[in-house]
Amino acid sequence: MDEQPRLMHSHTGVGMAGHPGLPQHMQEGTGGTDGDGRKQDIGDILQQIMTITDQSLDEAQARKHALNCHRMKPALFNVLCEIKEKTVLSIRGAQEEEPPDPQLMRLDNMLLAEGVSGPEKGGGSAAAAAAAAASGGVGADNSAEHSDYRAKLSQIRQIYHTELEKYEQACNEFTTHVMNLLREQSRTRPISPKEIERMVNIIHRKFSSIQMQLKQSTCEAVMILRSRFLDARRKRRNFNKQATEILNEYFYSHLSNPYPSEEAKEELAKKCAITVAQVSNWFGNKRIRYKKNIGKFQEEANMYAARTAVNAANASSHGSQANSPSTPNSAGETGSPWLCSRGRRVSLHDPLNVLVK
DNA sequence: CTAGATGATTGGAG
DNA sequence: CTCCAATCATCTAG
Repeated sequence: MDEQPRLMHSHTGVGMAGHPGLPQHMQEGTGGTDGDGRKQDIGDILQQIMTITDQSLDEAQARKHALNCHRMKPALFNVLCEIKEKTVLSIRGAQEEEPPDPQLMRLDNMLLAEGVSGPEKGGGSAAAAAAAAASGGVGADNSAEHSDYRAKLSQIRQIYHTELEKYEQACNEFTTHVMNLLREQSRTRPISPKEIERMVNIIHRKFSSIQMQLKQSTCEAVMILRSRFLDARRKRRNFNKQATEILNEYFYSHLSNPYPSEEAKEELAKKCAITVAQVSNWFGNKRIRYKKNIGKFQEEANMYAARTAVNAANASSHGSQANSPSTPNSAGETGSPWLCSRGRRVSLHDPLNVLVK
């Protein structure tokens, strides 16, 4: 690969530092030549250097070679070294290290916490588990979403790592390229290791700013995924039919006091494959909605009452239909102390009374 | 698309 | 803490 003259030119402007390692010997011209001839030579060389960027690559290459072999080259090189020596002080201290970017650290921490940049497998599932726990103790019933979350997260992680690797590789390639370039240039101009180091730093800074963008967008993606997963309301699923039946069965067979104990709730939760909290929610909703509109639930009440009656009848072997609750209200005939609103007791015997509210 | 159903959340009362 | 009541946000049958 050949260096581009243009690039070399700009580097000459950017980086300047002392150059102890380069040959300092000076041939002091060619001995006895007159001053005019030397001036002429120097003028030629400078002219060639100034115009080298305007030439084609091949031309420039040839010209460069010619310059390298020029008898005045060592002298010119020495002059450059001197100039550099003088200017280096003013440049030093202009840069030097900057503190680690707090935002970058924040992003890194977050990616680590989310299991994106951490260890391969454990991190992801840990984060998913944490998310699941935060969403309010999830049962086995949404394990599908669980794995969905995990799959998406690992997808993000994979993209992240691929991109990161790509950037790193590009960065290394570019750094090598620039190093070669500088090494090549060091034949014609003084370049110190410090200068090279600074160049490398600049490159790394540029690339790490690109990496930061990658990290930022990865964080965003994770946040979106997470919030979707965590917001249970957003992904509300109706309970399956069987679960609803079990809950309704309990509700209507305990219509006079539809407040399952903690143990009962746990039992129901287990049977329905939902959480205790969901059972509580369900009963809370059911009670209030039943109370609000008993008429609407009458049919349902009768159905479940009949079913439990049949079950009871089957269990007791005698098919006595005497107490089959085929008429409305029969389920709540004992009166319902829970159906009292604002301290006022309401009798269930006349459901319409309740509807006044 | 819409109305009603339904699970979850919130704020207040006890 | 539990429960109620209102409300939100989504699901679903039509």
